[in-house]
Amino acid sequence: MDPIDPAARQRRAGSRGPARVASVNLRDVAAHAGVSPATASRVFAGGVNVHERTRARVLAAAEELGYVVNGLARAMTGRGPHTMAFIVRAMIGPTFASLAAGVESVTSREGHLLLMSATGGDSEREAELIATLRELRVGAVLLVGSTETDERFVRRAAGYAKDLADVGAPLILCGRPPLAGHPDIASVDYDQRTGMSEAVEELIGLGHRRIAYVGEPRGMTTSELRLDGYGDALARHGIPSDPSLIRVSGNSEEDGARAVGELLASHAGATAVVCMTDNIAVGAYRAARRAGTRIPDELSIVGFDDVPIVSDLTPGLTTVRPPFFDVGVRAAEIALGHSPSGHVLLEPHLVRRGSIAPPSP
Amino acid sequence: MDPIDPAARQRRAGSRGPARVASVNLRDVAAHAGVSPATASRVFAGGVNVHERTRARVLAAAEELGYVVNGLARAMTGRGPHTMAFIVRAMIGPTFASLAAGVESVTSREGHLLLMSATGGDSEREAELIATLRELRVGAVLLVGSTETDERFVRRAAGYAKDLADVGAPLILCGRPPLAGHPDIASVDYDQRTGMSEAVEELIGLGHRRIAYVGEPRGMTTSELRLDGYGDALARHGIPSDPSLIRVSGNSEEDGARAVGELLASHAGATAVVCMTDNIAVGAYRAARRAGTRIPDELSIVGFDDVPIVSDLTPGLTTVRPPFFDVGVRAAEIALGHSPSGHVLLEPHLVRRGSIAPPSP
DNA sequence: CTGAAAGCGCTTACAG
DNA sequence: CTGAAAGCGCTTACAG
Repeated sequence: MDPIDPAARQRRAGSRGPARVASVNLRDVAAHAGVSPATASRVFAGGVNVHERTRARVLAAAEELGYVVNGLARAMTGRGPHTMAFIVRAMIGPTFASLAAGVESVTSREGHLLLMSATGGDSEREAELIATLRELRVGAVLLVGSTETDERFVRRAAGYAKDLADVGAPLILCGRPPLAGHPDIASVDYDQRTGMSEAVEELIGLGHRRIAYVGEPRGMTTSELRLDGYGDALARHGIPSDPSLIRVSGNSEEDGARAVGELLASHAGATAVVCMTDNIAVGAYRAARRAGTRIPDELSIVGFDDVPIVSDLTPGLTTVRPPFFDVGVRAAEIALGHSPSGHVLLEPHLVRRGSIAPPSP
Repeated sequence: MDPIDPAARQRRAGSRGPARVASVNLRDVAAHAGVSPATASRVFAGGVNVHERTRARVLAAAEELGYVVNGLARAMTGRGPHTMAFIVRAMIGPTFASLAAGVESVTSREGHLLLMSATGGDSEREAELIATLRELRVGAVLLVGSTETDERFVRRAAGYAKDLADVGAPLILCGRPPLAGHPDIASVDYDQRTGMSEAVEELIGLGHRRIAYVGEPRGMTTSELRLDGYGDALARHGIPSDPSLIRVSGNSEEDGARAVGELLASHAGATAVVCMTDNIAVGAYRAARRAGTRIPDELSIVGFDDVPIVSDLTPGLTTVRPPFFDVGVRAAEIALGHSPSGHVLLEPHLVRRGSIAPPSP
């Protein structure tokens, strides 16, 4: 193609890569306005040091030719909006939505763009994503949600942080604690462990001693912290931990229903069940309903997350409400350099509803 | 600054615009490997037509210098990943999350990036966003969710479509019907009107004649389509529409509770209430509980959206389940040119649960 | 398979 | 206030 011929430049690019249609460029506009490209550039860049009449001529030329600044070229020289990336395992549920909304509220206020992707738990895809973001000179990366607790993940994440630092982008962990051995990597979390232990203390305060726990297996930050919080409360009150009261479950409602159903059938004598998530707690309601067990008279139930509508279950679910939106806000502020980097730990909040009561005698 | 001095290039850019740290460029790598920039470029671009030994040398040099391809520069020449933008009013609820997940499942599979933003219903912000996306040469824009039904919005959206077309990017409307008078603008929607009318028919089939409707006021596509669906069903069965049975409400649970509370207090004789959304339906449960009205014996309730957990209300909520995830998938496929542009209308699906029953005699 | 050269589109000291 | 020139970093015919 002849790159000088405007008609030739009009043609669309092939099917790969961004389309290239708006082919009128700064030089065209400058020529049409009878000024140099430098002057035209000044008009679009900031508008300083340009005579008002010149500026009007350039703007008119741009309008007439349908000129659209090429932000890619501009970004190359270090101008234009920052981009922040939000990486999550799966775009699921209110956790994702609230956290994303919190982040977005900051980026949009500052005129920046937000890139979102889900890894599906695939670490190869995760690594590719980080590589792409590096190449695109992303401004910051938020790695969101619970992650594996093993050494492999720590090494991987530390690698991401280093690679991103090479292009000047900070990595911020959200909704999970600081990375062991890497205090330099920022994190914004809510105190899941204390949140859970306070919920359990509430049950203990009501007189419960046979308190069951249903949740996902160890191996992820969230499952460990919440389970540990449960253990903390028992230990603090000298209540021995009874393995027959701890049930492993998936995080779906039906998984929860199955686990709690088995718990009830086992006659382990649980008077209360603490669920790692509201999802599982909803499953507990189902199991209780199926078994003819009354809530809260025969079984108290506690959840975690305060997802919408659990307040309208019968009875309303007592649960721990994490400040997801605020986690997003704080993380975004650190990412943009508005808050100092470091480790933020926000407080969750116990919401008391009808699903708990003293154990029946 | 002396652009030749590597130390000078090392320095970070100012606080505005993307950081510029990874200052080793293709030329540096080429020099270090003893080849021309052209050859080095070939190695990173596709790897074709490069001798295996040369290629290894270049890769080694890149590794050693910590080189990261500048995707911005590459994008300028039409290479690199596409970016798709997802614009929504607010990042709220499962609707947003499911639709986003559907879109993301496609973009990530194809190696593209997804940009998300919320307008907060502010049309100025919306316009700015489109302008920024144009400059960044976005590959496609998805405008998601219900919108105003007035002529002003039609003009605005048509303007966006035209502006985006100038840079080769299609605009796709998601979760709302085609834009009146602009059949060329693609849309992916689910049949809200029929979905609602089928739900009402279900109640009519059970013997209800005094069927109330609670929902947001006209003026938005979703509120109109759902209300029209309600009207369709009544009309089809010769049931006169009674204004005293139609209540305007906000979309929060508490708004719904208030509206349904007033309805019950008005003694308009409703035996069933159809809610524009599950949110409102949950409010209806609250109102019924407060008024001592039994569901479904004294009042049947129907919702729309099938958000999580409504199946676990007591009784489970009968509602219409829209295919949000699939709307996202189809829209993304059209955006990428994998599906022909046009108007897609998916079928929602009535989920029958315990909240409806024949009217008590 | 490889290199020199021109190009993508914009920006920015520098010198008026 | 304005322009010529060099630069950002990468790519791609063209000619070996």
